[in-house]
Amino acid sequence: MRADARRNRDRLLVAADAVFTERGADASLNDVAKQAEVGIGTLYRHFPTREALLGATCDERFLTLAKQSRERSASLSALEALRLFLEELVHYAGIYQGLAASLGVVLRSGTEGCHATTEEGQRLLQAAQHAGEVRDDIRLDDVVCMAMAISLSASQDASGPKRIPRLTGIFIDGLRPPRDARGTRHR
Amino acid sequence: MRADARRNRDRLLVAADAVFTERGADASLNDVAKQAEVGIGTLYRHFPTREALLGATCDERFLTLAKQSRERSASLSALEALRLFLEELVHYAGIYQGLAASLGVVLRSGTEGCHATTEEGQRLLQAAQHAGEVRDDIRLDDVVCMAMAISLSASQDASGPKRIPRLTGIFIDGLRPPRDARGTRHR
DNA sequence: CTTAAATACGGAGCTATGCTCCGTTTTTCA
DNA sequence: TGAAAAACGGAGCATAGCTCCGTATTTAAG
Repeated sequence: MRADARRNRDRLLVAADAVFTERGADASLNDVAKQAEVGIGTLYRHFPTREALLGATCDERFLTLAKQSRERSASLSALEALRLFLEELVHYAGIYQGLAASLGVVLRSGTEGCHATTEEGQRLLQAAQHAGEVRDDIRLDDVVCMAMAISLSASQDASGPKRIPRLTGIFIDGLRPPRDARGTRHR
Repeated sequence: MRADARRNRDRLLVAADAVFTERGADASLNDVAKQAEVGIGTLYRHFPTREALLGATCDERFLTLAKQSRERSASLSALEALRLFLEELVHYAGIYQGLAASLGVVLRSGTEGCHATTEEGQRLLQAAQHAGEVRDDIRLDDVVCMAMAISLSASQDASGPKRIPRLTGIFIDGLRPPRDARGTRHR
């Protein structure tokens, strides 16, 4: 990769993060290019779609998420580790206003961090299921869907952020095996 | 209301439903006006925002949802009634591609049907809480966000639609009071 | 049947954004 | 050092949102 290309890519990521933080994930990409002091053509050459740019700006963060989760999970119950993972996922889904709605797509954008986070989630889920703490029919998509719901809910009003831990707990609780020997509802 | 105004309003609603059905909730409003054979100014005079138009086109449907829910809930447990309500809400969030993302705003658009659906949701939630089948700290907003998340998640991959009933069940299950009240497993 | 006020209509036009395309510039390396 | 390869920049076209105001239609009073 040519030196100027690398430099511009980095500038774009910094600018994109700033602009998305200030104006949300739907902000104008022209503004991003302007803030990076780069032509709009350069932006599109590096990041063909908005999701690609979003995925790239979140890449480091998702790498961190995965790494920290891996480190702490050794000393926690499988369910508690999954709960913390979900809570962090909700947190990252709220980094940019409007990011939550496309969390699923972004996580599939293929960057290293997104991949690491997906892997880690898969690992935690399977561990919890193996320990009998989560029902066998739950899939990672379901957990991601929960993160979306919680993040959306939290972004609706001012008191939202405070409710995140509580909502997270509630949903995780819903993943546990049926309390009656014979399942109560959904099979 | 002047006769021509009423006529144009009706034409707009018919056209909007057709266009949104074909091209999703983000379709061009110019197209809607064109299909209704009405000036774009007329569209905006009747419906100042996209959400207002969406709310109006969904009005009848939401009226139906509320009515049917009211009718059947008498013969169901409070939790089961709430579960069916959520499942229907997810269904209606999917009638136009992309509607789910603004479901919360649309429900607050003030039309009769949106109001009726909101009321019905509130009623079901309170009933379930009064019966001790749902935690007291859950709000209708949380349920609406679940619908949004489930619908969004379902529309993001091919296997989505099949997962709707299961996801609905999982989320509703999470709303039940903690089992800690009667002997828990851990934590 | 006027006729004037009230109401509604229409669409030109301005702004904003997405995205492409290609002439110019910078970098690389033999 | 010089030419090929790579990257840059931003003009420019397409599309959409939304406003504004001159014109047309409806209503109802006389």
